[in-house]
Amino acid sequence: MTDTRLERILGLLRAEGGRVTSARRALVEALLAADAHVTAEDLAVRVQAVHPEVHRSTVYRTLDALEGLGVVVHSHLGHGGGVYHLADERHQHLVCEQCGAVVEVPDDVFAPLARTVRRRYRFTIEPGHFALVGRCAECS
Amino acid sequence: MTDTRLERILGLLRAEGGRVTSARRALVEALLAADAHVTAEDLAVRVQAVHPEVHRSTVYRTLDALEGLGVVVHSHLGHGGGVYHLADERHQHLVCEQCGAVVEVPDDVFAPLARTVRRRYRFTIEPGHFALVGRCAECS
DNA sequence: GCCGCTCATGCGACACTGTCGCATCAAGCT
DNA sequence: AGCTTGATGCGACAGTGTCGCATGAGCGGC
Repeated sequence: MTDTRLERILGLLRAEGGRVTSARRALVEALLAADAHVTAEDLAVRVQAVHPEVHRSTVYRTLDALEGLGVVVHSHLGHGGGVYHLADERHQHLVCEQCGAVVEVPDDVFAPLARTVRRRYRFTIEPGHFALVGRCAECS
Repeated sequence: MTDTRLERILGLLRAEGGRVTSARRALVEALLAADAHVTAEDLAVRVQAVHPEVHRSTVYRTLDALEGLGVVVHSHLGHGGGVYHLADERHQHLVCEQCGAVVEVPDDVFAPLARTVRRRYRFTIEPGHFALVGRCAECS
């Protein structure tokens, strides 16, 4: 199950003229194993648990490559540090500025806003990159 | 005009037990003179043009103080670097991921979204901190 | 199964943004 | 004018991400 996802992603890399190395395989495995919202440094640690020789910069470069393929997406939940997740789990983020809780919200909640903005400003929102800040149920 | 705004802000600082120094005065002047969306480093340069001895860290600390007073607000338009603007020019930002153009949008465009999110997720959006990414009219 | 081309890697150095501790200074109250 | 206390300048540091370079390894072709 996860294996086929793994192979599909690695196949995508190969199909684009990229190469599948042990570092990349380990990184994708870490991505699949992790729940959403892992930082690059986080992933580096997980990968290094298995392959200690893998360098930070390799993680960043591989994540870039995967993002170029549309396999992963990164977003910013707060100050400093982006977080990565697989692109097929696309969603928006609400972050509580008080307790830091992250609420995931399906894209379609933003559809009306997207329509309004497109109509009024001829601007096409590509949501998901930045979180919306606010207060969660407990903190407000 | 701008002078009264300057004095009002400096007065606020004093009223909260803060002190009005030449560095602070210069920083607020720079803020008032600048059009919106200046970075901290940007402000540092502008201030140092008049008072070269003012240190980077003073700029950050003063901006923090002003933000605590509700005088300024900072937001993130993209990767790296926040931008500051006066709080009375509150608005949302749409940033074109292609050309970097920034479109300012009044808060009330977000009101329906805020209602939906509050109703469905009991989450109160405090918008403005992060920009919405997308494509502007020219680039789409 | 080997070769060679080219991409990926490890490494260190660097850039950028922001924070902190500390000794010193000066704003503003009295 | 003096004193208290907040602000400053300075340098060091942390976190995040990028880059150049020499080396190593994947994979397509034979």
